[in-house]
Amino acid sequence: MKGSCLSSNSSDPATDAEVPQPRELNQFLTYRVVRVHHALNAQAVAVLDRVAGITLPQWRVLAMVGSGMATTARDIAKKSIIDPAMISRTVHGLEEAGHMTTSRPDSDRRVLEITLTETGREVYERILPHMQARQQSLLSALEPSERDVIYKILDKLEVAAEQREFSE
Amino acid sequence: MKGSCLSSNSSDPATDAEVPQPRELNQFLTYRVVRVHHALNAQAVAVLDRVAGITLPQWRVLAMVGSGMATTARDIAKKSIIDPAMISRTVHGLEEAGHMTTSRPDSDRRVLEITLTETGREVYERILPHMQARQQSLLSALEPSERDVIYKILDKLEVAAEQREFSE
DNA sequence: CAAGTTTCATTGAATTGTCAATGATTGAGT
DNA sequence: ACTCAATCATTGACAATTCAATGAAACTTG
Repeated sequence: MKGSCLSSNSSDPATDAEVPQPRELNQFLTYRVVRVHHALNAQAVAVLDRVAGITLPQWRVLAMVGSGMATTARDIAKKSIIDPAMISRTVHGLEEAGHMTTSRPDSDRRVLEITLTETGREVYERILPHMQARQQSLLSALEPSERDVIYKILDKLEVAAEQREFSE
Repeated sequence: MKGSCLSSNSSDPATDAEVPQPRELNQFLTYRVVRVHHALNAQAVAVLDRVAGITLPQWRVLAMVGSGMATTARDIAKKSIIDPAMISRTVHGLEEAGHMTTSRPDSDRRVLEITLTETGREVYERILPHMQARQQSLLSALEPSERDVIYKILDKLEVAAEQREFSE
């Protein structure tokens, strides 16, 4: 139903010989990325809601701390692309939910150190296997050769997206 | 600078032998897609602002109409993933900006028919080559073999993202 | 130490994205 | 024609995202 309708409707086969421009939305790489991002987000939201009644931003923050990849708000901001404003609000939400506690370490009173509570870790560890299974599910939808190349492609696209001007 | 820092910090090297799980954020496919989406969005916003002082949602709607892919609000909703609410508000914004006019056709008074004004088409045709050049720029960052496979991969990921449960 | 700069978290504000509810219109079936 | 369901756009409400401004703390340099 969501399937792939690859219809090559070349309306004027003469004029676009020089630069083959997409005449269909599906051919726009950026639009395709938007759609995949859209679908992946919806999937994550559905899983998180079903498994733990947690939001996606909350999971992102919880995962950073639960996995040990970050122990402070500063860390989360540096190692992910979550906006500091979102981090601040989400951490407070998770704190009110009883999933984490915060403190200002004496070594540097500016930084917000984050510690998971018992239930916070419990929630993290309940969600984690689902997300790992999801990752497996997504990867297993690809051919082995595709799995090898997808990360490289995403890397290159991310670098190319830094470009702001395009000489013809 | 944006590069890939591969630090293998395996805290407990014994317990995760069974399922090789990513211990680094970069290894999460979904996070990578989020980052690429993030970068592409920023790029589009920058180009649109510089070239035409238009917002991304506005360009999305304008492009649907300007390219002839849609002539009504209903069309835009059906052929893209833009929410009807966003379409409605964006169309009104573009109307106030003098880029399009709307009407209710007698054949069906529910649908909102959209027509570009002179300046609306002008703006569309001024932006279009930049976006086409951008698409070329992004694609040319990939190897030919990668160009061949990226659409297939995105297709499969989008389909796989419909899955809501994962049997272990 | 004192002044200026940087870092960090927070807050406010504006935009974007999403969902539910509404109202108007159309279509289908009786 | 009448009723009921479906379609379409709009609106309101809310979450998520982004950016600018603020203030506190730490750092730097004279």
